[in-house]
Amino acid sequence: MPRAKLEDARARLLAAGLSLFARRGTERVNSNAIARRAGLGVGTFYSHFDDKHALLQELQLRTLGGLRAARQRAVAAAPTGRAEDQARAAIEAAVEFARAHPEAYRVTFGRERAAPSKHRPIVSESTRPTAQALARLQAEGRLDPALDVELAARAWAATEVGTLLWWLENPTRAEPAALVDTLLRLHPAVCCRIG
Amino acid sequence: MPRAKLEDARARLLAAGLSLFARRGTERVNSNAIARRAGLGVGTFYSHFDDKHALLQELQLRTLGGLRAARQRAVAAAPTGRAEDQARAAIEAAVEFARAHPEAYRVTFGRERAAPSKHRPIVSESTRPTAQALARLQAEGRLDPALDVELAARAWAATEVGTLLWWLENPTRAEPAALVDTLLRLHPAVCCRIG
Amino acid sequence: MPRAKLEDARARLLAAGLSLFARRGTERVNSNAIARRAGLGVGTFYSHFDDKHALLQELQLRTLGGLRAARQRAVAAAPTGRAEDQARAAIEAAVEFARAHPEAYRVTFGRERAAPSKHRPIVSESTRPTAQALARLQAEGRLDPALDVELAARAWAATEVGTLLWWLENPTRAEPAALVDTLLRLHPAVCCRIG
Amino acid sequence: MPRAKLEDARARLLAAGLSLFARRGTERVNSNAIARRAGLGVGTFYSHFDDKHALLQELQLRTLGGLRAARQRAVAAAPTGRAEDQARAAIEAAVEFARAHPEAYRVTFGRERAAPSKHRPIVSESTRPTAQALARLQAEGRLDPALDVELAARAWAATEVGTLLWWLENPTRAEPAALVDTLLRLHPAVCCRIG
DNA sequence: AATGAATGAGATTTCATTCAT
DNA sequence: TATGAATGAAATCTCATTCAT
Repeated sequence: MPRAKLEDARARLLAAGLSLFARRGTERVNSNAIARRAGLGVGTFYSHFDDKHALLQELQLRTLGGLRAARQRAVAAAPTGRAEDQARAAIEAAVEFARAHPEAYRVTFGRERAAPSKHRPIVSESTRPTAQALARLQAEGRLDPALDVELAARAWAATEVGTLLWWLENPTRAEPAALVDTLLRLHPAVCCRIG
Repeated sequence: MPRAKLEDARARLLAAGLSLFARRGTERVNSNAIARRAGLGVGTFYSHFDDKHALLQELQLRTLGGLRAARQRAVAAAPTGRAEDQARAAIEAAVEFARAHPEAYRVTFGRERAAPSKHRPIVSESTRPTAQALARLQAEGRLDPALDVELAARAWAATEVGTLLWWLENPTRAEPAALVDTLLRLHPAVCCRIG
Repeated sequence: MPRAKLEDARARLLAAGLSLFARRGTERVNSNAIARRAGLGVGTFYSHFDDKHALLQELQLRTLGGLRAARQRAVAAAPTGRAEDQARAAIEAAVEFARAHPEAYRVTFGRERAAPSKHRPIVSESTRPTAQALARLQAEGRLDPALDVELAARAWAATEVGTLLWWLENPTRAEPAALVDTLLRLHPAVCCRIG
Repeated sequence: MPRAKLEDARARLLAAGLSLFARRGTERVNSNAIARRAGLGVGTFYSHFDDKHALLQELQLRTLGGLRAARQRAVAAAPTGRAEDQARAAIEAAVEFARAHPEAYRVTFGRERAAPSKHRPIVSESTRPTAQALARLQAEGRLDPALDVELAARAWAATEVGTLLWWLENPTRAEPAALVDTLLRLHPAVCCRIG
């Protein structure tokens, strides 16, 4: 059996899972339904994934990876190294990513997540880069020194994700550009800067 | 059966549910386990709640109500009517509430939520009051007029909840007072004010 | 629900399991079939037994217990304390037990046993009593001192069980009395005695 | 494909099956696992054996054949034609065979056997030769005439097999020579002889 | 109202077997 | 022949819900 066919089955399962998870919610989907929608047999599901949560996890890890990469590309291409420009670039990348992959974004970050199966922890974005950037600003005396940067980074992650999830449910509520503007104002690197 | 006993059964079920939901996550708990832990028969569960999600929803509604009441009391008792003082009071109330009722807070706002059963939507805190307060500030020319206040209110809700959930997982990460300070700096009414 | 009903369900499941295990062999029976034959729902099976092997194990433990009790009664009622009389009594009890409960005997000792499920070891009769009796005879100088009594006891257990299983497959091969006579001649306490 | 390669595949499958059956028990092994461990494709398994039970059966038939041959050689080489010497030779051969091929012995005679699949009966050693030898002794007036020789032969088979299986699990329990001595004392031709 | 044994639909998971390459 | 991805029937097991007491 050619490699292409094999990869195809896996990809079909991932796509079917994404679509069903996004549509029905993570708990109202079963492995049989995923396989059927992928046009494959039940057993095929289990030769590619240990269980439903493994597929979900892969979906989430891929999404996280894609978002991180998009963000890094955007930040690297930012017009200047100024914190505000970098923050704007990162936010624009996230907004664009959510717009382009709404199902993946919802399935990965949505409020209704998979119960953490005993052996498969919830997947989360790292807040490390944001914390480090904030710490740098603080060291340069450009950010409120009273701010707990790790906490602020964590808070920012919640801000961005929570806002984008809401936006995806009400996409007409705001234009992407306005969304970016408002979010930027709330970014710790912007709203807590000094001088 | 005296009224006291009746209420007692309901209260026991709620307490048992809270404890189990918090411990095992919302999806790994079943109605039989809740009844058993409450020291009651399975059937009794169903004479008090339609199903597991009804109990969970009641738990969440109570928590939401308690938090809202605590916040309103705190805001009413704020030293001044200044936006910053009010925001601080609201944040202090939330931190204190989360500290005092960690299980209820996690079960109500936690990332791992019940799948929205067909007939029982996810319960959420209203962002209306925050939006109105921000709008008032804007009208008074004290807040960045470019801010989309509804969006900012929604973002703030995510910020506060996300940060408190993270804190509850390891309360030694920050002192409540420091938590309040940092959160306050990120509150739209504070970080986006003018002048 | 009265206790009688509950015990009844358990007893029905055990009887159904015994009958099916004996008829089809331990591995060609599933929990659904046992429940159905017991006239009960699938779920009922699992509220009484962890799994199919737990039922089988209980069947085997009961059989072992019944056989041991019968043997002890018979030995206690033996006409004299002479080794030969005791051995005869024990053999008679075993033959009678196998004749009276052929299904249970086959299911408990049969060659086609349940694979030892990871957590449920194969159940075996203890060879301790036989070994002790042989040791006593040896100490009294009435048994070949070169005999390894533990080994001989183990060998005897295999002899008795193997012979009875073969007999049960076609009981016309021998009269119970002849069976007892022949087995007795092969019992270590009889065939290895001195003087 | 050269003949050597072909035979090689079959031999690899048999070796893999033996190892897995011995390790995990007959029911916890599947054809795919055997093929994988043999370093061959699943399909290859089915071009050599009808199914898992066919492989197991071949393993058992080979073992039975090997044991019978070893026994016949040993008996033929016995120092004298005396029943005791012949019995000793046969026992020595069996002990040596079990010691040399513990996995094959366990898989062939072990208590945990494959369920007899509908079309593949359990394989067993023939008790014919022993029965005939005992009958001869009886005819010569050298063996207890009350002994049912067929039954005794069957009993002896169980004795030998049961003891050796136990010994394989506790090989330090007895030296081969002591094992032979004890078993010999329990052999019907020895323990039931007259004069 | 309270009880808890019983239920069975449905989810999960395994594995012998097939078949296109 | 050899391969191994794919298959789906069948087994295992869970749990929300009912109902006789």
